[in-house]
Formats: sequence, C-alpha cells, structure tokens
Amino acid sequence: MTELEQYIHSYFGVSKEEVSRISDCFHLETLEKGDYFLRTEKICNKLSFHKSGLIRVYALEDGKEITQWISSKGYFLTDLSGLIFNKPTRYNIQALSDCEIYTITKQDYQNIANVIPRWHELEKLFIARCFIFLEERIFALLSMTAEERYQLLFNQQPELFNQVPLQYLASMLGITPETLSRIRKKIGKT
Amino acid sequence: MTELEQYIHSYFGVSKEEVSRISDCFHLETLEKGDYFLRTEKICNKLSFHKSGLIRVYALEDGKEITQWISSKGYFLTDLSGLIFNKPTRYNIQALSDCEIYTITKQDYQNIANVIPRWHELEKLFIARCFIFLEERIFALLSMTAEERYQLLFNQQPELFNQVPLQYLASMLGITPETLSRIRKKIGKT
DNA sequence: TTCTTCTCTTGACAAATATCAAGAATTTAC
DNA sequence: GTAAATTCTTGATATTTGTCAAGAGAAGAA
Repeated sequence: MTELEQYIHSYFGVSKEEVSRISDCFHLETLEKGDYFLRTEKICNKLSFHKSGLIRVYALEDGKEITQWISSKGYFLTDLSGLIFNKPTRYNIQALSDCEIYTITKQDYQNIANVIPRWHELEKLFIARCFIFLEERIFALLSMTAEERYQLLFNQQPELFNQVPLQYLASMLGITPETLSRIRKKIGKT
Repeated sequence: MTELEQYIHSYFGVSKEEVSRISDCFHLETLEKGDYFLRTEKICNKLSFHKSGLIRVYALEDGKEITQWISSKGYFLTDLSGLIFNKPTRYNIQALSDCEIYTITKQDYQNIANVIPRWHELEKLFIARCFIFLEERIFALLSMTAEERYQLLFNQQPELFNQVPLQYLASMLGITPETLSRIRKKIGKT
C-alpha cells in the first residue's frame, strides 16, 4: 500500500478494495521548491495528499504575508472554498521544498461519490475533524500567550522548526520574527 | 414554513418534501436564561437550530472564561466532537437570555441519512462552510489588530453589541474588557 | 570556493495591550 | 422602589509585543 492508501485505510476505516478504488483516482505529482500549488484569486480545482516535502499556505494582506498553515507529509491540501463552492481563494500555496503529492482533479473528485457510496459520509467526517482542529487553533489564539502558542506548536510539530524559515512559523503563530527569536532565546530552543 | 424549514430550504436547496421530512425530526425546546445547552466534559448528544435568544459558548482555562462564540438566531448549535466523534467537550454552552431552539437528538440525527439519501452530502457542505468561516476567523486573529477585529465583528453582527455583555465579546475578540472599552471610547460606539 | 542573497538575532525604542484598583452605571432580585 | 450584584469605564502603571536598524549567520548561485 502507498502512504495514501495506508492513510485512507487507517483514518477512514475503509475496506482495502474501496481504498484502492479511491486511491486509483489520485496520481503522483511533483512540485519543485518555489512552485505554486495554488495562487491567490484562482479557483482551486484539485485535492492532494501530501507525500513529502513542505508547503506553505499564505495570504498577502496590506503588503504583509500571513502564513496560515504549513503542510507536511500526511496532510491533505486544497482550498475548500474553491473545491466545493467554486470561489476564488485568498491564499497562495507554495512549495517550500521539492514535494511529492498525490492529486485528484476536481472532476474525478466530484465523481468519487459515484464509485464509493460512502464517500460523502467519509468526507463529512474528514471535514468535521478539520473543523475541530481549527476550533482548537482559535482557542489557542484567544487564550494563550505567544510563548505558550510557540510551545504548543513546537510540541505538535517539532519537525517544522529545523526545516521551515522561522519567519513563517512566527507568522503562523501571529507574532513577528523578532518576537519568535526572543522567545526561543529565552526558552533555549532545545 | 418555520424558520428552520426556510433555512434548510434556502441554504441547502432541498425540495420542500425533503425539507419537511428533515424538519419533522426536530422538536422545539426552550432554554431559560442561565440554562446550559451543554456542560464541559459531557458528550454532546444533540444538534439544534437557533430560533431566538442568545447563547454563549465558552471554556474555562486557568480560571478564566474564554468565550469562543456567541450564537444567535439562524445558527446551528452543537459540539461536533461529541455529536460525531463521541468525545467529551471542553465547552460550556449557556443561554444568555431565554431562547427557543429546534433540536434533534443524536439518535434521530444519525437516522436522518436513512430518510434523506443526500443528507451526508448536505452535511458535508454545511460543515465545509463552517470550516471556511473558522479559517477566516483565524486569518483575522493572525493579521488584524484588536481594533480592526472589533470593527469586523461590529459590522458582521452589530446586534450583539446591545444584547451581550461586552466582556464576553472582548473575550471572543481575544482582548480584555478594559481594552474593548477603550477601543469603543476611541471610536465612538455608534 | 567566493559572492550574493536571504534569514536570524540583537538592541533601542515605541506602541499595543494587560493588570489592578476604584468608582460609575446598569441590571437584577426582593 | 430600593438594595445588591453585576457590568462598564477610567486612570495609573506594568508587561508584552512590534518596529526599525544593524550586523551576524546560513544558504544558494556561479
């Protein structure tokens, strides 16, 4: 089984036969460092499973880049407002390093439900989990200091800190690079 | 049509016959001011459509109440982690005023898909919209000052400001009541 | 390598926001 | 209607975080 199949199997609890029917709809793509998966104002027309490398989701606001998320191996990648509602995105999604992703086109994506009757239900469960994840992120932003949010991110995704420019992680935490640098100095970086 | 039926009809684009089959699963409930819709550590076992009144979603963290959201007429109310994944919630959900809500039990909720074949798909669309909404909230928390977030909330839900204690709105914006008071003084409250 | 570019750190200072305390205003309870 | 409780505002001050600028360090290109 590919990583994609393993993921679908273990996360969705789908039978092996269904798994392979789903994964057949995906094809392996590569992104080179700097390539864009999606650019702002475009309508996202694909969904990908992140196999390797790092990808940054960011938006430009008042001349500043706001990093919303850094995707790494094991995440799904898309812009839901485009994929589901045909709306242009505010985000740029760009490879921070060479990447491999398994991609399904919007057409194939919309067709999966015909192949896998439970697809909408699985999707619902998946998006619900994403919703809860964002809810927790909001809670952290409302209730924690910059330092606490740093510790949380560091515990959850330590691998990011030696691969992603710290300025992007700072932005994702809602602070400036200088503040992140001082927090790390104070704490001792590990 | 009740408000619930109108909402389902206009939002989901479901036929009138399906609408009434869905809405039949809901029953009208009342909450008195101070009543809890859900308490922390419980597993949420219902989904409600908010018909009237105001309801606050908050969590206790380090002795402080963090208001995650204020629900008003037209929103759906539940804790997804309980309803879908049977996990206990971190939140308290409490009526700020006397409320009317249309409620469906978890059992009936889980049964809807048998009655309405498209239910999982509709749910997926609904939760996806909620996801995008949270994504925007995170973006606001990452990129805007307290004053800008206040203006945004004020534009989006002005009705909250003469009905909800400002301390709760402050918490929802990620600031203290004192800071909110000063922002309002500076701006001129309208 | 060597040069260039990008990234990170540090310091000095400014701005935003929090904290604490007190009193005013409003709402609730009887 | 009055008293009690809650909520809101304000001032003084502390803390956190941001801004700007400069230099150190690291990564990439030729």
